[in-house]
Amino acid sequence: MASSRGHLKNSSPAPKRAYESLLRAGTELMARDGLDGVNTNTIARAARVGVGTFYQHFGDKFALHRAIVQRGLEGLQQRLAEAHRASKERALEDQVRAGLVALVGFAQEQPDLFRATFGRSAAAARLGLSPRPLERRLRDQLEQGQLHPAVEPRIAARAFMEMQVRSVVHWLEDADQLSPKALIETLTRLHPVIAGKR
Amino acid sequence: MASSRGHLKNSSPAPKRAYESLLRAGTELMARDGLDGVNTNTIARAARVGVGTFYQHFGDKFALHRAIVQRGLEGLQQRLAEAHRASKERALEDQVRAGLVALVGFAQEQPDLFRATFGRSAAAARLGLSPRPLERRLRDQLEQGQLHPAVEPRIAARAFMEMQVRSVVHWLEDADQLSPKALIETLTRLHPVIAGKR
Amino acid sequence: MASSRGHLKNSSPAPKRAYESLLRAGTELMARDGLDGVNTNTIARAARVGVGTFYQHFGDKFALHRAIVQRGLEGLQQRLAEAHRASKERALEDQVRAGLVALVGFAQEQPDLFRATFGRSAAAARLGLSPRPLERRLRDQLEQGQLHPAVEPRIAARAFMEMQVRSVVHWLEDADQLSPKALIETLTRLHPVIAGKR
Amino acid sequence: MASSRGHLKNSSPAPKRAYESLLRAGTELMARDGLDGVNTNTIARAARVGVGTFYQHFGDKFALHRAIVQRGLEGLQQRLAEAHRASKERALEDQVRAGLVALVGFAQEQPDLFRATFGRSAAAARLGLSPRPLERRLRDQLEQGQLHPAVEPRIAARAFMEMQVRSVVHWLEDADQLSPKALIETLTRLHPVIAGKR
DNA sequence: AATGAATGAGATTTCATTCAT
DNA sequence: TATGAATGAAATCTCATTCAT
Repeated sequence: MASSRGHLKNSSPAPKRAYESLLRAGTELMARDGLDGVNTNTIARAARVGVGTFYQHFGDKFALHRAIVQRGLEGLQQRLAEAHRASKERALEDQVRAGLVALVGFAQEQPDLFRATFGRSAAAARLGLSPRPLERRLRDQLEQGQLHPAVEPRIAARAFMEMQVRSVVHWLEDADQLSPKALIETLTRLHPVIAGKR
Repeated sequence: MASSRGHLKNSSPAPKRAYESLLRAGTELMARDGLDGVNTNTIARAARVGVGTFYQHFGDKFALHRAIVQRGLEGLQQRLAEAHRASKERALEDQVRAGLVALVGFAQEQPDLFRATFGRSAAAARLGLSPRPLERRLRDQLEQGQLHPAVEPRIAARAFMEMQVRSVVHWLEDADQLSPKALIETLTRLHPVIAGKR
Repeated sequence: MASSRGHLKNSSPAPKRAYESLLRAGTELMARDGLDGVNTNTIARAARVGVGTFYQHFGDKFALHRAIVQRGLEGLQQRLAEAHRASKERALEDQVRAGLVALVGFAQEQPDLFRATFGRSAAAARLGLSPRPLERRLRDQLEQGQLHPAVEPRIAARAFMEMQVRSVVHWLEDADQLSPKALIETLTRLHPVIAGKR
Repeated sequence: MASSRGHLKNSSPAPKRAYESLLRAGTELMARDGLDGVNTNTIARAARVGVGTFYQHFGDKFALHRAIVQRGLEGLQQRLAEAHRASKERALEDQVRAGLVALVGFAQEQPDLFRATFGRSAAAARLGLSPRPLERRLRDQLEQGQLHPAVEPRIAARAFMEMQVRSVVHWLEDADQLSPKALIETLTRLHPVIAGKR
C-alpha cells in the first residue's frame, strides 16, 4: 500500500484517500458478503473512516456498489479489448482463448473486485458486459452455415456470458482451485463459437 | 382448496392452511423480488395471515426460502429422474434433450417456484442440484476418449449446471420470450457432453 | 407422590391430570429459569398438554406461579407447625433447630418446589412466610432483657427470614453441597434468637 | 458554525451525553420495576434518547444492567475498602460496624443505584461482591477457637452477604423507614463474626 | 472535508391469549 | 374438557441517514 509519506504534502490535486479507502473496503466486504450482506457503517469502519465520510462520497450503499462494478468493468473491458485487438487475425479458437486468458487473468489479479462485480448480485453484470457482440458473431456464423442451426444466438450468447463469469467466480471461491489453464481450456471448448460448430 | 371436512377421514394430520398460504405467497414474492427484497411482514400480509403465524411455521425468512427451494428441487428432481429413466437407452443427444425438456417443462408449469429457487439467490441451487452426476459422466466420456481432453469435468459440470438453470430463469423473465423449443435445442447443443465431443 | 393407581378408574371426582401435570412442569421450569424465564407455551409443552388446556386451569402464568407458591407454602407451613408443636417445651435452641430441620427437610424432599417458591422471584416469599411471629418473639425477648438492646425486632426478623430461605436455595443450587447438618447448625447459630442473646 | 476548536480542551474524549442519560434512566427504572419489568423502549424514552441510541451504547437490556451493577459495585467496594482501612486496627465489632456504616451510607446516597444493583435480580450481586473475604475471616476465627465450631464458614459468609444486602434493600423500600442507626446496629449484632462468637 | 453520536422507521421476533373444533 | 393453529400487540434489534461540530 504505497502511501506518499516522505513528501512535504500530497502532490496530486485531490488525493481522495477516503474515497479510495472506501472503495477498497467496500470491494473486500462485498466480495465476501454480497451487496445485501454489508452495511454502510461496517464499510466505513473497515475503511477507517467516519460514517459521515461515506455519505460525502457516495449517495448510498448502491452508489458505492455501482462505482465498484464500474471500476471492475472498466478494467476488464480494457483487457478484453486488448486481447481482441491482439488476436483478431488469428484462428477462431485462439481468439476465444485470448478472451478467456484476459478474463481469468483479471480475476486472478483482482479477485475481490471480480467477485464484488460478478458475485452474488449477478444483476451487476448486466450493467456493462453486454452479450450483444457475441450474439452478433454467432448470428454471422449461423448465416454462414458454420454454426449448428438449432443454436439460437440470443440465448446462446447470454447463456455463455453468464456461464463464463460465474465459472470464474466459482473457481475463485473454490478451496482446491484447479489451474487457470484448466479453467481457460475448458471454457474455450464450451464456448458456443467452438462448441456449436457443425 | 376444497375444505373436505365431513368426510370419513382427514387426509392429513393437520390442515395447515396457513403453511401452504405462506409457502405460496413466499414463492410469489421471492420470485419477483428475491430473498433480500422481501420481509416477513409483507409475506404474512400477502398470505393473509398474522405475522406470528409466519414464525409458528418458519424460524425466519431463510427457513421459508429453504422450504421453497426444497419443494422446488423435489419436484424438479422427480421429473429429471423420470426423464432419465425414460431415455437412458437412447442416443446421448436424446438423453440430454430429454433432461432439458423436463427442466424447461417444470419451469413453465411453475415459473414462480423456479425463479424463487434458482433466481437471484443462486446459492440456493447448491442445496440440491449437484453437479456430481454430470461430472461423473464427463469423466467417463473423457476416459473413453469421447471428450476433448482439455475439458476438465469438474469445471465443465458446474459451469453447465449454472448455465442451464440461469438460462431458464432469464428465459422466464424475458419479455419477448423465444419458444421453449429454441431454448431446449440451444442448450442441448451447448451441453458439454455434446459440445465437448471430439 | 402416592397416586391412586391400581383402581379401574380414577376414584376422585375430578382427577385433573392436566392440572397436576401443569403444576409439576411449571414447578420444574420455574425452579430452573425463574418466573420471567418461562412462557406458557413452554410449560404446556413440557406438561404434554395443549396450550389451551393451560388457560382452562390457570388464568395466566402468574396464577400458575401463585398456585405453586401456595402449594409450597402450605407444605412448608404444615411442617413448621408440626416442628413447633413438637419442640415448644424444649430449650430455645432446640426450637430454632427444629424449625430449621423442618425447613431443610422440606427443601431436600421437594427441591424444585422450594426453588420455584423462594428462588429468583423472592417476592413470592412475602405471600406467605410472614416475619411477624419471629418479630413478636424477638420483641418479647427484648422486653425480658434476653436480647441485645440494639437489635431492632422488625429488621432482624425480616433479615433472618430472607437469609434462611435464600441460604437454603443457594445450598440446593450449590454443586458441591455441604451436609444438611452443617447448614442447619450454621443457621441455628446465626438465628437472632440465639445470636442476639446478650 | 463557529468551529469551536482552539478552546482550552475537551474534558473527555467523547461527550456521551446519551450514555450517561441511559445509565441514569435505566438505574431509576430498574430500581423501581426490576430488570424484567422494563424494556428498552421505555428506558430510551425516559432517557430522552432514540431507541437506536440505546443499542449504540448497550448490546441489550442486560448489558445496561451489567453496566449499572458494575458502577454500583465499584462505588461500593471503594467505600468498603476505605472503611476497612480506617478501622482495621480497632476492635472486631467496630470493624463490622464500620463496614455496615459504609454500606448503608452508600445505599442512602444512591438508593436507586443500590436497588438496581441488589434488588429483585439478586443474581447480580454475585458479579462482584464476593463472600470469600468474609469466609476467610470466619475460617481464621474458627481455627483460633473464637467461633462456635458448628458454624460453617462458607454457608455463614454467603448467608450474611445476602442478608446484609437484602436487608438494606428492604429498608430502602420500607415506607416507614427506621433509622439507619437501627439498621446498622441490628446487622452488626447479627453478623456471624459477632453473633457466632463462642 | 471529515467525523461519529444520534436518530427513527421499519424489520425481526416473542408470547400471552383466543377460538373453532 | 382438551386442543393447537392462529393472532397481533409489544418487545427487540438493525441500519441508512442526518447533523452539529
